[in-house]
Amino acid sequence: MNIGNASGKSGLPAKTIRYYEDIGLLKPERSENGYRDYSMSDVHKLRFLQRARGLGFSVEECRQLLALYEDKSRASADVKSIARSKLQEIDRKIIELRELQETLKHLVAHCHGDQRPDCPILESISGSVS
Amino acid sequence: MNIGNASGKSGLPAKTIRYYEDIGLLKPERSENGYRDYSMSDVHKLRFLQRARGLGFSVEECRQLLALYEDKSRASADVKSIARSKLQEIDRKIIELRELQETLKHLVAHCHGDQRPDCPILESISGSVS
DNA sequence: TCTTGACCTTCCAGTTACTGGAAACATTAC
DNA sequence: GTAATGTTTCCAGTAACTGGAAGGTCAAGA
Repeated sequence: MNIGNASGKSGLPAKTIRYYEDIGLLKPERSENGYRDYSMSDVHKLRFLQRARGLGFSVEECRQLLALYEDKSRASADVKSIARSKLQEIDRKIIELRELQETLKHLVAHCHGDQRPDCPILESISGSVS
Repeated sequence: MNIGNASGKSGLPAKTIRYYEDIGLLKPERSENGYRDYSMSDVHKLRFLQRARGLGFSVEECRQLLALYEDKSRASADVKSIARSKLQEIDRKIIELRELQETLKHLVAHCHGDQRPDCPILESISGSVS
C-alpha cells in the first residue's frame, strides 16, 4: 500500500513516515514506479511507533522495542532484560498518568462553572517531591 | 533555592529549567547575586513539567495545564473544558500503556532465555488498526 | 587572606525529531 | 487529454532541548 494509505492507517503523517525511513527505523518495499509499498506488518509497526512516541518513548527507545521483535540474532536474555526495564518504565508512567488524572478530575469536580476554585492542588499534580 | 537544588528536586536538568524560563513557562525570582531563586511552588511546577513532558504532552499543552492553576482571570467553564479534553487524552494514554505492558509481559513470559520466541505479537503491540 | 573547586551567569552553536515547501514525476478522475 | 491528486527527492525551518565557552560567585581549607 502507498504511503498515504499507510499514513491514514497508522495515524502518522507521511512526512514522519519518510523521516523514519531516513533514520533507518522502517524500510518498506518499493513498487515498480518507485513509490513506497507498505505491508500490513509495516503498518502495525508504524502504528506502534505512533503510540510509543506519543507516550513519551524516544525514537531510540522505539528502535530498541522494535528490535525486540525483529532482531533474530539477539539473545533472549537480552530481550528479557530490555523488556523488563521498559516494563518498569511503563508502570511508572501509568502511575503518573493516574495521579495527573486524579488532579484534573478534582479540578473539574470542584469548579462551579462561574469562577475558578481556590484549591492548592499544584502539590498533588507534581507528585511526591523526594 | 538555587537552580542546582531545583534541578535535583524536580528531576529536570538545569539547562532545561533555564530553557523553560526563556520560553516563558516558569519565571523564578532572582537573588541579590543574580542567581535564580526557586520557591517550593516553582519546584512543584517543575516536577509537574518533568512528568507531563515524559508522558508525551507537548510544551504548549504543559503551558495550558499550568495555566489551569495560574490564570485567575480564565473562566471556570474554560478550565473545565480544557481539563476534560486532557482527561480523555490521559485515559487513552493509560489504555495504550496497558496494551504495551501486556505485550511486553507476554514477551518476557514466553522467552526461554536461550533463544527468541517466534510469536507474532507485533499486531498486539500496535493496537487495533481502525 | 588566598586560592581552589563547585556552582552560577549569558551566549551561541549543535542535535533530535520532525515539518513545510519547492520542483518534478505518476496516477486517477472527468 | 488535462486537471487534480499523490508521490518522489531535496533543502530549509521549527521545537525542544543539549553542550561548551567565557566569566562571575561562593564556601571550604591552607
